[in-house]
Amino acid sequence: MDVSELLNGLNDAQRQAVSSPLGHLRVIAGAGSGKTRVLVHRIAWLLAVENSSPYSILAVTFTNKAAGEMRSRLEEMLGYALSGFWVGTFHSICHRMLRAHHERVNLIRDFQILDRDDQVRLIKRIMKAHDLNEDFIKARQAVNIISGYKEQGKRWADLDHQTFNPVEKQILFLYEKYETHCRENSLVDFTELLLRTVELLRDDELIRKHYQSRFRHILVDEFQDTNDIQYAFIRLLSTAETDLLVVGDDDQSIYGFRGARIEHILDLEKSYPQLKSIKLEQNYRSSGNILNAANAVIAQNQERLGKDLWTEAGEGELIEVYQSINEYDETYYVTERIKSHVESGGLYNDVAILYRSNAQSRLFEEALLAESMPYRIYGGLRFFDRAEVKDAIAYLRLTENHHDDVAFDRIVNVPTRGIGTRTLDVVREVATSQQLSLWQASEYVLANQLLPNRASQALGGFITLINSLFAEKIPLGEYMKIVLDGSGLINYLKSKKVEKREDKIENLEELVNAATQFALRLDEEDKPDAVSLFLAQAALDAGETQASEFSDYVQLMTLHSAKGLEFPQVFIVGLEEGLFPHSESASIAEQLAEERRLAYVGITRAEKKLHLSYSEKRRLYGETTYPRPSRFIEEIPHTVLHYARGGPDHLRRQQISKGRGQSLREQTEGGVKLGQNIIHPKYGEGTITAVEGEGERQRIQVNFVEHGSKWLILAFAKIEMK
DNA sequence: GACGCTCTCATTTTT
DNA sequence: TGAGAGCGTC
Repeated sequence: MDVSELLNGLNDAQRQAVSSPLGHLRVIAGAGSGKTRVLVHRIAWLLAVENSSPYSILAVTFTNKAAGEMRSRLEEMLGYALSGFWVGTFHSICHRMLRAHHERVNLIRDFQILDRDDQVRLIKRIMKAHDLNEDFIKARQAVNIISGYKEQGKRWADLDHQTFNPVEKQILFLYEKYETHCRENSLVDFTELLLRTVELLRDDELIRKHYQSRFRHILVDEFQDTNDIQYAFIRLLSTAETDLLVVGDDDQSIYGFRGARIEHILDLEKSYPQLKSIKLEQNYRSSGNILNAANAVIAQNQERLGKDLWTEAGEGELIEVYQSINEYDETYYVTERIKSHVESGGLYNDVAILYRSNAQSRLFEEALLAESMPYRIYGGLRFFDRAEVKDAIAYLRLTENHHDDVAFDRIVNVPTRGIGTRTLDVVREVATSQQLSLWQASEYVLANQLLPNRASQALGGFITLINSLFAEKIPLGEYMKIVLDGSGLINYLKSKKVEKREDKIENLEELVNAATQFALRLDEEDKPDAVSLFLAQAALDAGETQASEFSDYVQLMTLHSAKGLEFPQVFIVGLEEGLFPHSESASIAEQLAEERRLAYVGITRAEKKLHLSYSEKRRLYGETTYPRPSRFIEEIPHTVLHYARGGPDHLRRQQISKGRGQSLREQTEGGVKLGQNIIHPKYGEGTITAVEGEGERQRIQVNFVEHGSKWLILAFAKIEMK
């Protein structure tokens, strides 16, 4: 490959990063500054210029998507597929290491991975077995706290046990039971993958040295999101001789709540005194006004490495701000703007609606639906998280390992086969008292005839079923199909009036498909492990929520999930104190700083046009609130803003809302009637053809003489003057 | 085992 | 307000 090709088309800073001498390098990559490009070019540089072997390179990301993208962009650039090169998420890399050294860490080779849901179920079971209720602590909270300890590298034995606080006591108790259960059954949760690997590298000098000498080059993406245990992992793998490149943006650190520590990137030189640092500040995504807004907002934060984004593109359009009357009016504003965007030839696909919390999506969904605009909400359940898929996977798990209690618990009575709580209580009782797996306990219960006849039959039937599903040496796809047919899951769905049952059946068929595809992609040496590798992948990569990029729809998502994406038109909605910044975060300086970084992330998603909106009035948890506009709007220089409605001037705000609402309100006073004629300020004359909803949710369909049929939101008309 | 009632609770989430 | 969990009833 031609070396000049590696540097052509890069700016100075990017070029410096790509061609930097081997050593410890931190690249602070602002939003839209070509971060992935630098990573990919750097790896190509290592291969072509430094003559490094792919085998000596480790690239770590946070998501499977990012890992996949890195590999495919690299291979596209090189023109061939790389083997021996490790690129993956922290979790998948640790999984790989643990599998390779499973005996050393006391795991069976095909150890199972517990996801969040499995963990909660397990904790619930432990609580039940010990007659604990959720008064002190909810199972879900307990899981969070235990995971938090693990993220800090703290085992049960490392904790302070001198506590009289009943909540803490209970957590300690649960942690111990949970840890024991996982250890005895070779179960590993997400954090455990990291923790166990870190302990392995820490305690086993031989293995540590092996990886240290193998991975001469380590690259880490999104470094600002590393938590303590991930940081420890990188620290253990990299020595003074390692060529370490970390890429990240301290201003985009938005995952503090799940253990990410921004200090890892801020204070990296404390661990690596030779550290060099390069900033990428030229932005290739957004127009000048948008960058000005982003720079101004983030400048309010202390504790930054400090950078300012700039662009060679012009100022672009002003940022449009809309102060809505209420939350329905806000959706009206957004859909109207989208409508005109599309009418002037734009795509729905250009548009993203970003909000702070998921609950906000509902109203936008309703509005888009009413307007027949195509949309897609991100962040719903992923493929492998869907209940029916997890059920099917649980069959596979239990078939592979009869002592997988989590799987057993999940499907013993799915589809229903007459194994009720009473039967299970007996089984669990035996399992607890005799220290048996649920499977063994079932066998014991059956052998000793501890159950009434009918229950015995049902339980026996289940055991026989699972035994009969065990099949060796048939292709994974077919195996999956046998499991689905044999388990009766598909028939069960077909026979019932389950909601969205067509989708569910389709998902199960897709699962067979996924299994088949997975097996086809496996290397020859991995084929014997197809089932367990498939199970691992199902746990570690929950599958895309994203549909094909060829369809055209408005995209709705939280600000968090928008990170890394870009859109020509962005709406950030609900910019109100209490919502964004969220009330839970507003009073703690650190958390407020993180909210501000989130605003920065949101603003920098926009390429051409950014819309910001907030509402004068909003119903929240069943109560009417009159929030103040978000401080983040005030932090943006007024010169880049254009108020479509409202504004910093309160008087003006009132006048506009009065003027705008009155005509419709006057016309609809005393109730709305079908057939009634009205005059709309924008659409002119029309006749009401349908009325829907009540109060502020009331909507009318009007057939306009010149513009045809439209839905209007009547809340618009009901302005209460304060 | 399905249904309906009451109660509780309310960010952000990848692996 | 409204979603989801838990509980009691048929």
